[in-house]
This record gives sequence, C-alpha cells and structure tokens, in this order.
Amino acid sequence: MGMYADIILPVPLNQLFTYSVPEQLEPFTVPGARVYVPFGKGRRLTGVVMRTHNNRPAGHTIKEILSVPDLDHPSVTVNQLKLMQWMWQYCICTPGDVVKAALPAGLRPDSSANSQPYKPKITVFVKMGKAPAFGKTAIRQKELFDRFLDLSGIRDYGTQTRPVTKRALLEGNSPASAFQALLKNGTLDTYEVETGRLPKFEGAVSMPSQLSPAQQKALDSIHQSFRTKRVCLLHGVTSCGKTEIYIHLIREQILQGKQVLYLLPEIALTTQIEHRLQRVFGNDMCVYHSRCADNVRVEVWNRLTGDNPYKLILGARSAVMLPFRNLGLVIVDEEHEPSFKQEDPAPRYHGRNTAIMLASICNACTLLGSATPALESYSNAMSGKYALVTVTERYRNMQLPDINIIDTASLRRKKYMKGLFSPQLIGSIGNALENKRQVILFHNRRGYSGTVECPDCGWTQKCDCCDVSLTYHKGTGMASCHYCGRKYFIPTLCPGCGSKNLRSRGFGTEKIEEEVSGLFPAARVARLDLDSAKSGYETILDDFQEGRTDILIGTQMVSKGLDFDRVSVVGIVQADSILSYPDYHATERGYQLMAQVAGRAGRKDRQGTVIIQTRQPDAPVMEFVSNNNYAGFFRSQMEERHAFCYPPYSRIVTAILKGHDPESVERAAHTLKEALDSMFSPDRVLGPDAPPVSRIQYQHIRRIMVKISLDLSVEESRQRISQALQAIHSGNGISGVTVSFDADPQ
DNA sequence: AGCACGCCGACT
DNA sequence: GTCGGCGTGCTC
Repeated sequence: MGMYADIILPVPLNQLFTYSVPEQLEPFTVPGARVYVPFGKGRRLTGVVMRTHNNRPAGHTIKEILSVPDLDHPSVTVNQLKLMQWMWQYCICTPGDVVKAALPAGLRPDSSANSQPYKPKITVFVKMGKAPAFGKTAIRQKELFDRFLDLSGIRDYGTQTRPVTKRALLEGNSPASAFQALLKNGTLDTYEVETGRLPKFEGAVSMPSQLSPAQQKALDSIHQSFRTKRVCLLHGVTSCGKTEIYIHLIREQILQGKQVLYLLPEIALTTQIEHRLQRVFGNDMCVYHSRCADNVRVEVWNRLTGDNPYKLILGARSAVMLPFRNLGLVIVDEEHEPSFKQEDPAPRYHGRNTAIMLASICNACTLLGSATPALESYSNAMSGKYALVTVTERYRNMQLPDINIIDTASLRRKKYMKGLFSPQLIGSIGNALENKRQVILFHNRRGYSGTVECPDCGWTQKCDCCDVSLTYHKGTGMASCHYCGRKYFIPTLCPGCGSKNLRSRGFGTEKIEEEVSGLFPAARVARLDLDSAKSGYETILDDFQEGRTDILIGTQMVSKGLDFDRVSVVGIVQADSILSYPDYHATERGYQLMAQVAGRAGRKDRQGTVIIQTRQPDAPVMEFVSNNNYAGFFRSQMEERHAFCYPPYSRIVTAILKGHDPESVERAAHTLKEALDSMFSPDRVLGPDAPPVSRIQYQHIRRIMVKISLDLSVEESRQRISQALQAIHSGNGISGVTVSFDADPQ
C-alpha cells in the first residue's frame, strides 16, 4: 500500500497538493516535515507536510517527493500546523500565503534563481601554529604575532585564554600579506566555527524589582483569573507599571519550564522594554520581528526547534508563527493597537486574535494589556468570555493629567489664534519652558502641508500611480506620495486652468515645527516622524529623554508607550484630523489616540497638562477623553455599533478586487456583489466601492464589505464566500482581476 | 505567482 | 526566414 502526503506549497492556490512518498522517505515524511517536490514544468519547491495517508487520489498524475530536508525532526510543529490551518480558513487566504508568512524564506529554498537558502555564519579564528618561525627581518610578521600574543592572552598567561578572530587580529591597518606569511610558515593557524548571528547579552542578570501593592494586587487577580479563564484583559491606566507585572508573570512561567511570547506593536520603538527585559532574562530571551534579516529568522527558528530553545520571545505580530514547543503564556501589550493587524500581503491576520488562538491550541493563557482596550476585547471581558483585571492607580501615585478641550473654531473667529496655536496652548508651553519642563506636541500628519489645489477649477495634485493626494515637504521642496513614496515638483500654475492661485490645504508636523520655533525662538525643538526617523529615531528620543531638547513634535510614534520624566505639557494640535477618517473605527481610534497621547503628560511630582485643540469641542468623545471615562466611551460606542450592526455585533469580511483594467475590475465587482447578495442578505452587503486609495501602483481597486451575522459560523461564512467567488471564475469573460479577502478589516 | 505554450510584428 | 511580444492556462 503506497503512502501519500498532502503538502502545503507556497503558491497562491487554494488547495493542498498530494504527492507520493518513496518508500525510503516514509519514516521522515511526517506532519510538519519540509519536503522538496517537483511542481509544474521544471519547477521545484519546498513545502510542508500537512498529513499523510494511503489514499491514491484519482483523476490526475501524482508526482513523487524528491527529498525530505528535515531528517531528525520536523521544522514545523503540529501546533503550528493547526494554527496555520485556522489562519487560512479564518483569513480566507490560501495555505501558501500562510506558509510564506510563517516559514523564513531561507527554510524553503526553490529552484528559482533568486532563491537564497539559509547560510550559516562562519567565523575564522586564529590560534598558535607549530612554533614561531619568521625571520629576524620580518618586522611586519613580528608585529602581527605580538598583536596575536596580546589578544589571545598568551603573553600574560602562557596559554591562550581568549579566542582571537581573524577579523579582530587584522583590524586597523595590519597587513594581510604578513598574516598570510605567518600561516604559510606555520607560526599561526586558523580554524572555523559556526558562530551564528544571534546577539548575545553580556551584562549581568538581576532579579525583577519589587511590585507596589497595587501591582501585586493586579498580579494576584491575574493568577486567580487564569484558574477559570484562558484569556485575561488587564485594563490598566497609563503609567500603572504594567511592564513590571508582565516581568513577574514571565519569570514564573520560565521557572515552571514554560515559554512566553510577549507581543508588542511596532517593534521600532521598543528598545526601552527590550533592555528592561534583558536585564532580567538575559540570554533566555530573543527579539523577533519582520525587519530581522532572513538568516537571523532562520537561526531563531532553528534555536526554537533545537535543544536549547529561548524561553521568552519579544516580538511583533509575525512572532506568533514561531515554533513554540512548550508555550505557557502569551502577553499582548497595547492590544488595542491597529498595527497588530497585517494589512497588505495576505494572510491579513490580527496578531492579538492569532495569539489567542495560538495560546488556546498550546493550552496556554493569554494576557491582553491596554489602557484603552479595543472595543472588541472589552466587550469580550464584559460578556465574561475574558477575565477582566483593572488597575486605576498610577505608579508612584502619579496624578492623571488635567485635560483641556480648546475650541479653535471660536478662537479663530475672535482672531485669538496665532497660526495653529491657541493662547491656552501657547501659555502652557511657555509655562513649561520657564519651569524647565518638556512639551510633546502631537499631530497625525507628517510633512509641511497637504496637497496643492486650485480654488478656481478644483484641480488637486495627486500621485500618478496611486490616486492619492500629495503632501508638501518643505525640507525637500517636493510633494510626495505617502503611499508609494514618489516625489513630484509643485506646479506654479494650475495644470487644469492656468490659474496662479494655487493653494495648499491642511498642515503637517513640519509646519508645526516651523511655527513653534517662531513662537519660542529659545526652545530646542525636535521632530519625530517617519521622515526624521530615517536619520535615527533613537538619537531624537535620547536627546529628549536627557533634556537636550525641550519640545518634541511627532506623529503616532510619540504616542506609543514612551515614558519621559520631565514632560508636563502635551498638546494635540488638531484633534479633528484624528476623528475624520471615513470609517466606523474613527471614534474608537480617536479616543485611544487622545487618551494615549494624554498619558504621556505628568510625572511623579506634579500634575501634567493636556491641551486638545479641536473645531468640534462638543463631540461626545471629547468629554470621555477629558474625564478619562473609558466606560462611558465604551457604552456610547457599543450603542452606535449596535445601531449599524458593526462589530462586535457582526463580523466583517471585505472582498478586495484588483486589476489593471478598470472596467474588468468594475464588472467583476458587480458580479461578486450579486453573488454575495444571494449568499448573505443584500442589506448586509455594502459596495462595491472604491477605497480611499483606489489605485495603487497602477492597480485599480474595488471593495465589497459583508457584515456577517454572528449566528453564522466562521466555517459556514467562509464556504458561502468561496461559493460566491465561483461566480467570477465560472463567469463571463472576467480575466486579469484578482480577488482577496480581509477578515475583520481595520 | 511562475512557467510554458501559442500565435503575430520587426530584425540579423 | 527567426527572435520575441505578452495573452491564457495549468500546476498534485
């Protein structure tokens, strides 16, 4: 009886592929093992075994597995296979999309020319040869040999006490020719060691610090909750010392021999947390995120499947797909952050929700932490699905800031505004500077000003390939597309009507920087956004931390978990731009962002001040923010979501259609819309419409949104959607249009 | 997504 | 006469 294996291959097809297993490979062909297989005409791919069986599939020829690279143990764990399957079903993507996201490219070489299999890192070391054997005139050789004696410790101890790399020996201007000569005459010798690329922590490891009574109480409640529930939401006010609670929980897990996954959004600004954890967990921990080089990812992966696995992984969302073998706890910090959701290439998974699924598959617990929980999470806590632990006390008895809502529309009418600044904001900044305090100014658009437009004919400057308004950057003197990065010259005359009255609309962080420098010429001002971060965000943050700058102007980057001791004033220059997104999430995002930014103000010794400038001071969300009233905000949002049947009262799946020909995309969209109408009810299918960015890189885009009833299971709705998709494939002359899906779009 | 097969324009 | 354009069809 022959053996067959169903294989996940990294191709965009919604199926597994069945191969026959040669008899000598049968013992190694187990679920999770990587296999090298022929595919199509002349192609070879690495795939992952999903399952094996003895049923020869009928209807087509079966090819044979060529080889099994995983001879001693499979690269992918059985739990990972379960998670991957859940992911392609829930996210409505292909198994190939998931395996591409999970397995580092170095672990799945293929026959194409650009495939780069993993290369171990080899370091060349130098040791003593037979005996010193260079002539008296060989000055260079003698110098180099002396240098070796110093570096190796031989001069002091008589035997080699320190390893010497060839690189270190030849550092500076040591001549390579002398080194070659020493090798040739046998004075020195080299040897190679596979050293790898994983960073090693050299510092001392210390015990975690003592918890405050409030922290200890929270920790006890979390323990208590995990006895009955698998997921706990820690709703802790900003600066309540959540990280220290996490550290204690992690330590307990490690002492029990368990692994911990600690997920953070946007790994870029996490050096603070990384260092804190490293001081306690040293080389038991590792950082993993999508910006790690592929070779590094392979090494982390191998380390986890090897015999000395890391105990703690600090990572961004992609870390949920690592091969944990003994997971005890997953922590999702700042769980409300939208960046936990993968947006563009499929699988469009949510890091938090995937983490909860991972933990459930591994029989582990999940702790979600936030000062402003996602509506979805808080509603799960309210319904009893998750446990809820609340911390209202700030660390070291810090006071909550005094939050002031300023009506810029009326101030502007009365001519009290100075540019973008209200007298209140100017006064607070001046006050802070006089008292040697610091200021953070927040605005969610970078650049100098918005796109150029013509008041006479309505023309606006847009990106040629993305259909997106441009942003003017004074630094470069160019308008740039924040979608694809293309840069454009600013026209002096309107290309539409020749008018000379071109104007720009809106403003960005660059303009705030210019105005604030004008108002406070003595202040040292810095800007932190995607543009300035290119020249090293760490320097900008360090300077601010150390008090070398007084005012920090920034985008979302400054709202994320940074703690500065001397900040007494936080200003939100224009809250309206936060709330104006055409999306049902806008209010939730707005509340979270304002509350988080406000949380940066005030330290232990005195109350901080927050100034929120807005043209709509009466919007209900403003009052919730100024009173730090999360519960009130939650209730009002839930009512709104209920009224319009938005999550958490439904599950949204969006179909995304892309193609080069706008008419084909339009036709395909209408075909799909009709099919979805019949699978669900027409009042639950919205669209098709063009997303805010309806064209990216010459691809035209249409979207259809389905608000799926909570009565339908994930599996049932997925099947209905794939049935609806048949309408396009079997359908009449629709080609060149690709359809993908986004479950729980953000 | 790749890669091959397939049928029409400008080149050694 | 061929080299090569990218349309469409298939991949266990």
